Amino acid sequence: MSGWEAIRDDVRARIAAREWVPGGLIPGEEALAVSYGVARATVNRAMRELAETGLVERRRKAGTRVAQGAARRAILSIPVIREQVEALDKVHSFQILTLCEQTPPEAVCRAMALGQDLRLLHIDTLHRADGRPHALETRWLNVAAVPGPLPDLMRITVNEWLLQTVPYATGEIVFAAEPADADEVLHLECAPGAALFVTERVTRTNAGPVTWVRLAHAPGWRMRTVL
Amino acid sequence: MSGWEAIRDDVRARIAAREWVPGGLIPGEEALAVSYGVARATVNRAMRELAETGLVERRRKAGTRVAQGAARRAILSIPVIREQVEALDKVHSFQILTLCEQTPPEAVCRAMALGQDLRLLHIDTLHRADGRPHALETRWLNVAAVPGPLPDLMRITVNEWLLQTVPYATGEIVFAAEPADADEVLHLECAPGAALFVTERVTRTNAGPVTWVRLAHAPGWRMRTVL
DNA sequence: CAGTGGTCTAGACCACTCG
DNA sequence: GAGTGGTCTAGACCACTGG
Repeated sequence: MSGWEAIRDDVRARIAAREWVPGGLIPGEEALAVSYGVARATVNRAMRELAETGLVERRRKAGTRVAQGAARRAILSIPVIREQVEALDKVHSFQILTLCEQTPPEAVCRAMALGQDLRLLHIDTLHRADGRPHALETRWLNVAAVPGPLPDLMRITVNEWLLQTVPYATGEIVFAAEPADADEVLHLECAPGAALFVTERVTRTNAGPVTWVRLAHAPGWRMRTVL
Repeated sequence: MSGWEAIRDDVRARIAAREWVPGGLIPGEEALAVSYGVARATVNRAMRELAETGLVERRRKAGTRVAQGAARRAILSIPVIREQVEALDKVHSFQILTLCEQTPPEAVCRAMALGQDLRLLHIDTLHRADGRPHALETRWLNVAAVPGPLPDLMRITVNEWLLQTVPYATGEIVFAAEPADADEVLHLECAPGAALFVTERVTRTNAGPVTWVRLAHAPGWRMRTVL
């Protein structure tokens, strides 16, 4: 390997070898460019990469320093459930439990930043892996913020349809552990109060809040990521 | 705003406006550079950013396409517990429960990819927020992979010391929901079997595996991130 | 094999911010 | 004010890969 990746790796190695210590100053781009025999832009590309992962901190005039025990950043990939299941070499299937227009509970209204008296599409879906319960999805969909008609919900999950239809969206995700309630006991076939891994996600576009979705995973589910 | 960020935002907006649809082809860098009146490198900078967040997919010769329902990526910031607590406007304190050299359980050996008969430093710590239990930390530390002597463990948490001492490390994190066991009931002051948000992290350097740490958060803890 | 993105260069100007 | 990183340019060559 050569080029900016080689420089990035070399700087990483020299930090790991404590040639430059946390809080310490790393030579400027110009100096590094000379010592590596490349253009400054190439050094800049390498250092920017390291700054994005949080290993170094850069400030104009102040230079580049090795980060001091700051927060490490990890990239979290949030797959569609079908892919999540298929990654385990299992067959994904799903079953719609609820499909109606309703006024959502107050907590959902607040999370979506919507008025109290709005009616949203309420969709509950049970996802299965090889026929066994995998996750229970509770979704509130703001149809007004979505262009075009709804798809055939028997053939495609709302989530995948949204990803194809609303390409750019922002939002938040919350991860938590919650005890199984009666509904979850029934559909996920677990004990009452069992510890469930839960994710809650709000998605927005500039046309307004699109959807609020809660996923309760069957006991034992683990979310894994690399640093 | 102008420059590559303006181009990035404009492309985003045109995707959101469905001028380019998921799966569809976006004009090449050369064409965009002409139409925006900038150098190709500037367009490249903008498009690379969009590719990193997963909004578009780029392949040589094939060009750039709007991503089709691919996995969304989120950046997960993993703060030190002290900062996590202080972000809630609470005072962090901690208390070491266990500190001894032991042979770790088999599961830990496997996760760290270590032989079975090694002795590691075992440290259990209870973290408090405003005096109330916040998280129970179970840690196995491979002293051989860490340079220099251990710090005064009454003054600084192992985690913060490691971040300052071992600047560059790779590893994995697992997030899960688990029922509280007897120890956790005792120290976190929760009900038996309560749903706890648990993270398990393995950290490695080129000197070998450094540490395995499990954090069991008190009931109600939620991890939040933006998309 | 030809078209696209990936990278590099040498130079320039700018923006920020520390001292 | 001056030094550092941030960005941009115009041009070039390369690497990958689809047709």
